Amino acid sequence: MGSAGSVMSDLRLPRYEQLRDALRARVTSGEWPPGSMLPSETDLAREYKVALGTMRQALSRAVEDGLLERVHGKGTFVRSELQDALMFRFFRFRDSDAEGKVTIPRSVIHELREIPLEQEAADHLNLKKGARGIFILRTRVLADMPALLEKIWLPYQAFKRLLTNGKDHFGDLLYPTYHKQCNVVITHARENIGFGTLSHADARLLKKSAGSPVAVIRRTAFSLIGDPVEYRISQGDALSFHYNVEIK
Amino acid sequence: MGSAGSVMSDLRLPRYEQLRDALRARVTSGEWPPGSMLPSETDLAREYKVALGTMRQALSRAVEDGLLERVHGKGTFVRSELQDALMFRFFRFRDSDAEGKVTIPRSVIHELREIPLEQEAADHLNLKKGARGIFILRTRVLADMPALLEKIWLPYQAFKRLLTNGKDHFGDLLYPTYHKQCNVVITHARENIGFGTLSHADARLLKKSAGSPVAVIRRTAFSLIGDPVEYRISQGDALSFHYNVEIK
DNA sequence: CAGTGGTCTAGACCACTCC
DNA sequence: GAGTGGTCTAGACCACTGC
Repeated sequence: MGSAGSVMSDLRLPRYEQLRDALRARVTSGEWPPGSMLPSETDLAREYKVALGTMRQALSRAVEDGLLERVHGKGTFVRSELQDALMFRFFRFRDSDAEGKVTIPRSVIHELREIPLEQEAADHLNLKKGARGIFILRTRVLADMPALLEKIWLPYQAFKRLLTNGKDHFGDLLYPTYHKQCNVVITHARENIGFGTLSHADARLLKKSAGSPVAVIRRTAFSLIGDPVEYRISQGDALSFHYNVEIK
Repeated sequence: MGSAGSVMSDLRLPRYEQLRDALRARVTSGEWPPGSMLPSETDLAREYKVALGTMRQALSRAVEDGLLERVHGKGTFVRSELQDALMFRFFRFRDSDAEGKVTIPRSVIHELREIPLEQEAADHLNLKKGARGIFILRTRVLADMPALLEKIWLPYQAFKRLLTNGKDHFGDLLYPTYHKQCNVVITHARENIGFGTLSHADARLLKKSAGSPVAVIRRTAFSLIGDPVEYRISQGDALSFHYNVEIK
């Protein structure tokens, strides 16, 4: 088809960078939906009229970006979305990790409404203060105990269907919900970890006392295109929190 | 010289993996000390009798491992050691970050002695409980205020010179000290972040009150060969702590 | 078995750094 | 200009997956 060379990105970039952009464009356009298989590397190389090695380098970069996955002998696939169940990996709660079973915590939504974005959320979403946004307040419940409190801000335009559909159309995981209802796929995120104490209002929702120490995770999540599309502040018991990192 | 193919690693591995091991061996042997420049990739390829592309892939892996650094137009270099001043990046203190100047905190050593390793430290150092170890207790001081409390465990054998030389031979940074006195180069580390409260003894050293909330960083540091050679628990004011991560 | 990605070769030419 | 790493080519052959 005419997809090869249709929209060429910056020609000063190395060929494999341009190819990587082209691949990303075809994923974001919906031509290759998440989970689907791409043509073989030889076919792609032929289509774009480059050597196999060059296409392989482009594919490798796309894998590093988190856009694609390659499986020897099977093929190259578009990565499915980021799991927000991942957040729970950071907390050690009595119930879950017993035998390595991944119990998905239940999600209880307390608020879902349109609001004008305050400064902090607007900054992280690349919008102006006061721009239309959607606010979600939810707790994540494990063994009938609220374990995590999450405040979430979204840009109005891309997510307005969440409001029209309402609370009942939410699953326990938000990212699949974004995908199904709003066609937004989250691929990566940036997190900031800090420490704080619970406000009175927040404490009530977590069934703890005000001033209790909590770990505070501020997350900005990005779509396939690289736009910030979600800002989230999560709070959970500080003593249950742990986080692992490799540094070099 | 006879270094090409001298000690061949597992022949079932791809050639570039074997090459990567060979390069690492030559770095750890001291043939190429930290900061020094390697022969050009063409020379290396010729020496090992492989194609340029194969050697390049080996070099790329070694860069990913954190062993080497490559600079376009200049050459390939052995990475210098990890900076343990890095720990301070996680804490926002009034004094330092004002204009992006990196003030190295002063190190005050309170204890330096041989001890039998307790379970936790022994586990992280791949040694048996009760094995001979060295214990260091120090605070790191910024603008005359103790900001960080660090407990450090080391295996006795590799680090015994620290004991004979004594406290006075320590610099403000430990990793250069390990390098100079014990010929141990730290290249990477694994960290676990959590929160806790100060014990009475620890509180006194940090000039805070017992029970104050602190961020607790447990770090295992590895030598060039990949052996764990240091286990460290650092504690600092929880409210000053912040940490950034990219996730995919 | 056919089809996929993974490894490897032996070249050419470009871009950067430093003298 | 000499020397370095970075990009790209056009092939060959190997290793894994699934029918």
